[in-house]
Amino acid sequence: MRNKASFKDRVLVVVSKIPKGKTLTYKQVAAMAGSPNAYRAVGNIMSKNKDPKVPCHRVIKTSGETGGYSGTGGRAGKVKILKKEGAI
DNA sequence: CGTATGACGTGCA
DNA sequence: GTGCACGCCATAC
Repeated sequence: MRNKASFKDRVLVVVSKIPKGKTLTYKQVAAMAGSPNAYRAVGNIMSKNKDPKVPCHRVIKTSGETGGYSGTGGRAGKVKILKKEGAI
């Protein structure tokens, strides 16, 4: 189905498909979205992400760091969640 | 349409 | 091991 889903929507879908206890890197998500070099846009979209159904906290940097997070506790809260999920 | 912004990545000193 | 600078793409205004 050729939805008009833009890169933004596509990324949101990919991230929402991440299973619990699993983490993907911005580059991985961008690659799954169709643009392996758009990891920049991925982070940008996440920050603007208005879909609470998208576990953006499961998206981390390629370095293995948590990166950023616009949620409760910021990066600290993100790590806390990942630990709870078992991703760490 | 053009500009500015951003939760990144990589290389080099 | 740390810090700085550049480059990349897409979105929003």
